[in-house]
Amino acid sequence: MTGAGKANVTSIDVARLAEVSQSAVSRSFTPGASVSDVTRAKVMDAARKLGYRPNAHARSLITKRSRIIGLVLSYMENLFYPVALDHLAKRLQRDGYHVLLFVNDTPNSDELVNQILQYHVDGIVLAATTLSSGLAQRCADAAIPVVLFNRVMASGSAGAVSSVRSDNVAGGRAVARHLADTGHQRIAFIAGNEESSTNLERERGFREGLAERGLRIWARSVGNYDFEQARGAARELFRAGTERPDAVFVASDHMAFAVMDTLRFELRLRVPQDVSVVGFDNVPQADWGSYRLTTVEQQVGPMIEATVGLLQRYLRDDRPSQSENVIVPVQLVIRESVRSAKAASGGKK
Amino acid sequence: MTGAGKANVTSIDVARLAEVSQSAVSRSFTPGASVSDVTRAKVMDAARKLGYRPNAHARSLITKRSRIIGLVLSYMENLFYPVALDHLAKRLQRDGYHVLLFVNDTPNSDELVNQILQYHVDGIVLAATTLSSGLAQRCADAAIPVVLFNRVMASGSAGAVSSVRSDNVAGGRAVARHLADTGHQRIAFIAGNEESSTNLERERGFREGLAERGLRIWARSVGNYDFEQARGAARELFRAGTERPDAVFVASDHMAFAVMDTLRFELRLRVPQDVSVVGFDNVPQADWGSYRLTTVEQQVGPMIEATVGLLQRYLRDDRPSQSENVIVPVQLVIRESVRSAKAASGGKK
DNA sequence: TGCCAAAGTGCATAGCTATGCAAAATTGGG
DNA sequence: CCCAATTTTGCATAGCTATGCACTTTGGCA
Repeated sequence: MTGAGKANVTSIDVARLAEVSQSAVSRSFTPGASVSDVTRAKVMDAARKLGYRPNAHARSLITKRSRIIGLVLSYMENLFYPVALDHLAKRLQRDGYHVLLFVNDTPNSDELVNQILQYHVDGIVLAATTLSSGLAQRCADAAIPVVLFNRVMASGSAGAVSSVRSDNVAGGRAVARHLADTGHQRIAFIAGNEESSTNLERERGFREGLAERGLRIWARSVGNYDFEQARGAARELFRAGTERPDAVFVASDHMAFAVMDTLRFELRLRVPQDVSVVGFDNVPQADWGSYRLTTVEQQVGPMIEATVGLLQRYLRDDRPSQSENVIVPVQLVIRESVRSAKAASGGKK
Repeated sequence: MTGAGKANVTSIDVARLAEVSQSAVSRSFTPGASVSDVTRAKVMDAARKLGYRPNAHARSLITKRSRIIGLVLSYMENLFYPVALDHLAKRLQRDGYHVLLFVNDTPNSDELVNQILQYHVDGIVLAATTLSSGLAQRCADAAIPVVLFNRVMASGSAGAVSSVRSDNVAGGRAVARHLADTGHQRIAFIAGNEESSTNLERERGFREGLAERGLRIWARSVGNYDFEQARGAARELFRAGTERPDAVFVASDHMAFAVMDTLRFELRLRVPQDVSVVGFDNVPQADWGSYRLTTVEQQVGPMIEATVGLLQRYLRDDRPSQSENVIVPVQLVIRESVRSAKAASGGKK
């Protein structure tokens, strides 16, 4: 007997049936508003009979809060992003927010932000995409808080854009120490996108860690966070006629899988006996039996928690406070893609 | 010099600066409206100076079109869904639509639909989730078109909900024929969620195909489309003391990877020499060197195209036409996880 | 019973844009 | 140069809800 209403039921219809004013209906649906229990009951009853739901557009028109968060993503193939998206959406739903998705094909996300602004989102999360400086300015003008997820602003910019990211430097350093301490000598690095902050930081930490142990990067190639390009990078590093690296640090798990497959099935090398491989992200697949990849874990849960925390602080204070950069700690997850110290073949002495 | 405007620039502000009426501003932003070129130029100029963007909420309040499509997803770990999501969002963006994401934790998606309806979405895509019957009714009442993606309605229901899915039956049949023709005798099946239409159809086709060749399912277990449960299912089928299957058809790639890993690294069986494995979906990982999984391809592109095609047809005719079920053809992708006919060990004679 | 504070209710309006309709401007043709 | 036809413009309103304000009701307390 429910939901027999016409297509568009309005609060006035409900008010009429419940024999109260439209205000009473509105207040009944506003948590914490001043309504008596009996009135609210009458309203809810009528609403159920008519199948009424408050119109989110009208509501946000007057509230100036859409309860929508815009999320910009670049690519889905690296499982890290779907997993993060999943966490984010669930977390926001708990607070009555929802995610409006924007996928950017083109390198410049400016046109995309124009589209986002039309929806008057309460906040923007930019993941896996770079932000033009003018765009940050425009968001600041519109007083929309922006959080960079897993990215950081290129350089000193005007707008107050915050960021949440892992401690990539520490992660890179931990990998370097681990590889050095397990007796590796010729350690290679396969970079992601060379301009991305993630790659820059991971590589910097890696170099620092190696330097601590009196080592440096033995060989280097670029995979651009792309599966196929990572295969090419592996071929390049291990081409015949040159002395081979005995370990490779790959800037993302997704590329690391490509590298392992190429090493094993194309170049006929054993991992970890002939070459050790380390990744970054700790996506679910890293734990799969075929890879058992030693990698650096990005803690998605805390990262998401920090992201919504920042957004909500912004929403509370209407004056967006200072830009804030949260760095989430990482952890080295040791599995079986790095040979252990005692098995070191070409070790010192 | 752009974007110096205050937080909320309205069409009236633009009208004032451009010295035209508010209507003129509105028409300038409405494709196909009646405005002279000179007026539109003045408006656009003023809009740029002020950083004006039409307010989507006000617009959809009067247009009764939000240009938002609600998408309901259950889990992200199976890469098929992120990939589909990516395609869908990109495709809709091209037409000026956007995706509002809903992740359903709870088994009852009813509360979720309440949330969706508040946003007055123009359409709903339900992927990887079951649909309560009352829910379909409510969507029909609200005159919101619903498309089931990769699912089909449980049984004869009231609302006109359409669906897009692969030809799961043909896919299952093709797998059966392929396994039979390559000389397998003891063929097992690992099911997904037993109530899901995908699983029912795949299994039915599989049984039919086996029957054609005078075979039937030798052993069966359930993995519920879950990685860990699929591992358990593999252990159950291959437990010691029983005669082992010589082939396993797994209802999804994602589970098939779990099965392969378990067979290889836990049970020390070789794939495909000791056991053949076939999956379903053809996610990117199926092509990776560690798996090289023979599987049935679900063509994401055509499926998405059909989905938006259905939605748009609904949006054009305001009277949602008949419910329509699109079935996209599938294709067996042969890689290296099935032993070839000549190598058949226990074949007849 | 009487009085005051507190709680509940209704009225009227704001929030921003699209659009029907009538008025004005433009165009084209003779 | 005038008139009819067409295009362009502005006015006024609708679309739906939240909320300040003033008013009414309730409840507590003496």
